[in-house]
Amino acid sequence: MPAPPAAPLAQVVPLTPVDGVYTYRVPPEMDAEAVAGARVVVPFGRRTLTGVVVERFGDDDLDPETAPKLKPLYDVLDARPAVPADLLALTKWVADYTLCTWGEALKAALPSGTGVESRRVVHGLAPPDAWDEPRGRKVLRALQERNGAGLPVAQVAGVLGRKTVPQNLLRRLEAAGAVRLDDEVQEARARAKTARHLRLATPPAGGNSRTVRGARQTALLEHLAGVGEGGAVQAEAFAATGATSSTVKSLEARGLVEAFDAEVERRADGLDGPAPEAAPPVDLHPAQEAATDAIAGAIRAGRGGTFLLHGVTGSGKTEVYLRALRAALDKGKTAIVLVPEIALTPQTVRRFRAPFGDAVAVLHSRMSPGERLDAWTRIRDGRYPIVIGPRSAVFAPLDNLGVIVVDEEHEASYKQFDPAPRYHARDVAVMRAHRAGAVCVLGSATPSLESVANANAGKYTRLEMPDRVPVRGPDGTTHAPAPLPPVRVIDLGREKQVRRLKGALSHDLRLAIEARLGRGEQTILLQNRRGYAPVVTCEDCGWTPTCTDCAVSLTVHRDRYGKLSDQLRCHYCGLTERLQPACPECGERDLRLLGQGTQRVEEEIAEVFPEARVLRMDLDTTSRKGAHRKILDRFGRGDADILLGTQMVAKGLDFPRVTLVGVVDADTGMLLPDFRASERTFQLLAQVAGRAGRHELQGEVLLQTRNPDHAAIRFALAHDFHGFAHVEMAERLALGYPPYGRLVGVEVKGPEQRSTEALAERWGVALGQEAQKVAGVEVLGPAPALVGRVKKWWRYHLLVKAPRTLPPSVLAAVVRAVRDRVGAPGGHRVNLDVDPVGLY
DNA sequence: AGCACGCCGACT
DNA sequence: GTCGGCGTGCTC
Repeated sequence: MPAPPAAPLAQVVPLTPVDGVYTYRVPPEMDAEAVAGARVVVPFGRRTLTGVVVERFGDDDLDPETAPKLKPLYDVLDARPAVPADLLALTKWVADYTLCTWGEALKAALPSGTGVESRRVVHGLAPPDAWDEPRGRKVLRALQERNGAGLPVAQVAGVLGRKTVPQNLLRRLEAAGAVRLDDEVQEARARAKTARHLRLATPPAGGNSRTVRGARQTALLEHLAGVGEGGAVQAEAFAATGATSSTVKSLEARGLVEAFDAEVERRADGLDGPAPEAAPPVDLHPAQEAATDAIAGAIRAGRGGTFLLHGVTGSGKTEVYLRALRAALDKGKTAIVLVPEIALTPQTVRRFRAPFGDAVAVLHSRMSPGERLDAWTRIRDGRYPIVIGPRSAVFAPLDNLGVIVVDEEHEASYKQFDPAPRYHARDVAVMRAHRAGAVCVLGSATPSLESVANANAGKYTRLEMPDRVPVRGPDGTTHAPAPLPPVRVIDLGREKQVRRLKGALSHDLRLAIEARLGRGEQTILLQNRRGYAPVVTCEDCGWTPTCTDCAVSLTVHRDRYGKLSDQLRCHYCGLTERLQPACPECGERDLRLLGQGTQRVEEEIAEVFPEARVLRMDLDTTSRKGAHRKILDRFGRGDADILLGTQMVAKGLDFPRVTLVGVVDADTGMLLPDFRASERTFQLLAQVAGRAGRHELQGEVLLQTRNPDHAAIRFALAHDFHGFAHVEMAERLALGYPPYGRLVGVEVKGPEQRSTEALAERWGVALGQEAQKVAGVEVLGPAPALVGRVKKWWRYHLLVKAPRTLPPSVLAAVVRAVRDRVGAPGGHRVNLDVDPVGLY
């Protein structure tokens, strides 16, 4: 009999949007495993679900109120805690900061699809005609059609075409024995995978390897001798040696080889595979040297700190990251590298795997749940000291963290919106590093104004790399880089008057492209709008097609069959319909297509330069798995002259023969009613401009705009980040926007306009009342969202604004008070977004 | 977020 | 009277 546990109780946080920590009894046999950080299966109300143990304690200080309600843990899912202690604390911080539950934050830190959940399910036991009431027959018929598979209770409402579950009817059916109600437990979808392995028998029983006959048997034995006790996956051993199952059978019979099942790691193809060969070390440029010294010095000294690494495109930030990782590894510490999802390309991964090889684990969204689980488990077990991935990788279960790198820290994709937690991975990275005594490196050519402000305030150490560094060509020789490319503005307004511009490409841009075609150089064209034309309108009556479910006009998409098969698509809900050749209102056949999408620019290029080979890269051409990579590979091989696409062509690409970058319409997004519109435009222009002339060939950038005097354009022209930041900061200060103010966005949604608007009003009033209690807090709105209706749901926005000096917890308390008081009654939804990044 | 309960008006 | 909608409260 084992001694009863000293701490027989466990505090558990269920992985749901339910607030609070719940106490369970720990059965003695689970005592050793149900430690803080372990995932456990618990009964919760009528359901069974997965939670995380956050604390163990004894029953001496149990309050008598909860004591009688205690239930036991059903199961422990982890032999080793899934959530290390520092991540327990970090997720709690994330929950408090972003106004979600601890359970939601923990869920973000765990691989998806590995928990257990239950739901109420009805099983039919009697045929429909055994019941004489129509509604009961209908339910029984539906159950019969499912062949005993069972129907979730929540779906019974739908079967009868009503909104609520007919509890009464179900109870009567159950009492009569016509149905059975069950709590059906859904096991984890993703599990560890095992495969048959082979190894040499120890000690070799019976036979003796000298008696072995045949090349295959000998080859297999040699192979297995080389892999040691861990054995080899049978299928791989067969492939390597030509052995077959009969080879194994005869060796097994003689006791020379034994087979066993063991876990294998599923690996994502493309981004993974064997490590590339390490490139010889490069000499650091003085600015890189200084940055490396500062960062690596802090890592070696173990003193932590956040660094803002501001380096122009091509200044060699990645090399600095690699040195930082090296410093961490040399100290026996681990590291995380965050990259924007779109930049997580094979090219990027190769860069990190070259020097560190098999020490690098990659996490990314295109991995299957199984692959992700395998990578995650091995990271937790200490197999990989370096993790590279998108925002969720900030929660990678690494111990002993030395450094977190956030590449392109200004990228909006670091902010998660749905589902909660609405966290910013950069901010979580800074906090996680800080708590771990680790170093955080925020790198960008165009840092966010938030980070600039933190550097100005002395919270971050600023490191500047203002020059491009020498590059190594494919042949191994290094050469001086071209300077940052000159940027030229083409005023489309003037162009229209003077040269009667018809399409999307101005005379000068055409000339520039033509010159590249003539010299065999490459061009990148940015048109940040997909489809053919954003709007259609009837020449005669002004009719414009709009989405039935969303408050937006439909975009025209044209496929390779041309105009006759034109489609209308909603970019918010995906609705697709045929564009009819005549106006449905007045019958006019002259429909005008307004504006330019990537498809239309592609068509124009084909007309003007029929010989040019064009690759289009946008959401529509990259939705298939691997398509993104294929396009970039082709362009990189020189199999195309022009890469045309949306913002995805602006990020982190490095092609030596690109000497021209053209921005077809720099104004896209610039005039949106969002205080960050100008910052985003400047960042996009600076990033895309950085794609030109990165190697020895001098590059050139052409920006087409109707607003040549706009600050984003003017400073992008001069590659002047500091100038832009200065002007934009003044603007933010005047308006009290970040980084000089704190914001919480409130999004009120509902299926019906009046009630949604009314609820938004109630939130406005309640927020106003709460805001009065705290100096400096202001409420803006409610106002209809920019897109006032999406997928049939109406949307209203409010914005709570507070001075930077107000502690985030105080502002959070204001909003939380209103959530408790007003909430989201009657089928509405209210989303709270702390530090919003999107449109408000 | 589920899930169940209990209160209301609208029909047979 | 029941049924269906909806608001409310609870989950160790």
